[in-house]
Amino acid sequence: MNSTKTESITEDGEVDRRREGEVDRRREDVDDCPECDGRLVDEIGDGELVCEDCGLVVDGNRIDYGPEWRAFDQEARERKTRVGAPTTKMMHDQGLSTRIDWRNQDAYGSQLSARKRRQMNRLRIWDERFRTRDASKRNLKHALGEIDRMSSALGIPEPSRETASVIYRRALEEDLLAGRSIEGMATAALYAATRQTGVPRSVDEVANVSRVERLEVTRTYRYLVRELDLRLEPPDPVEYVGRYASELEVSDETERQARSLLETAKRTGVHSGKHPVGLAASALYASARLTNERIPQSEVSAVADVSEVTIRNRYQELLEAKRDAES
DNA sequence: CATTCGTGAAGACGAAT
DNA sequence: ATTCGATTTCACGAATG
Repeated sequence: MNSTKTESITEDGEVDRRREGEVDRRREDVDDCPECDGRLVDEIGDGELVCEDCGLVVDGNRIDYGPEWRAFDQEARERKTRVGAPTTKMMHDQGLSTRIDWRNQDAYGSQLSARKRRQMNRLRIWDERFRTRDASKRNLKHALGEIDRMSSALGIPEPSRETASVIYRRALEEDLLAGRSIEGMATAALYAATRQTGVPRSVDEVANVSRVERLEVTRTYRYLVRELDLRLEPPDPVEYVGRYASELEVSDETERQARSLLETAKRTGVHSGKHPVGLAASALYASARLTNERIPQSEVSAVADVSEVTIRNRYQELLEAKRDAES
């Protein structure tokens, strides 16, 4: 256990330095019972601590609520030490189901026998397990429903939806949901999936059909990428061309020309750092102009949802890159 | 008249401290 | 948490056709 802690500390400085503090604090908690100063033991090895003297149950997941509970879980996963049903308490406030009280007293307030106390402890464990399982199920159902709804609204193909749900499930498994909205995570997962499957939608498009703000989508998305180690290339502008081309009803020749424009731009590197959607839109505009198929900037701008100014700036660059390539 | 072009100020964003 | 640099957007007026 301890050796792996040091390993992950050296790996990722900032995150794990804070975690070090967490672990230390936890150890203090372990030492003695807050009520009677008796010794706390982990009776059944699931992290739930019980005082030997008074029977007080100390929430074994307490450290999971700290800012770095994630690191804890990740490490646990790497070590494969986590077995059995998940005992995390996502949505711990949710639902009206019966909860088993933590006090070892009966309804009249008298103390329970040692035997009863053990029984109650076991019940608490199962109570917790069922509750979290139900919560996860509801959570997942809700999220998948959202993913489907948004996908339909955006005409996102089936494979991308599948990918989105896979990403969401992973997020759920790794407890990335705590403190975040289901809708936000579902939206972020969908956005990531469209990129991963090569049929990207812009953040704005996705946010438009989502129930959460754009800011939350991007924030959650970044978080998702970091925690799940998603390797996502910046979207290729070419991947937007087809969709916008058909929306603008340009000729095949214009669309082809637009793609070629983007290819030469990529070769010279003028594309990097620029908004891919803007590039795609500008390529279409420039291309239409080359084939004498005049489309107003205003129209391209409306379809792709980028400003006319950006189209102006980009399309000049694209033509320039083409000229350079030809000489 | 519609469309295009250029510009400075302002906002948004990611990266780095 | 703030700061910084690059990019995009907004608002406007001028030029072009």
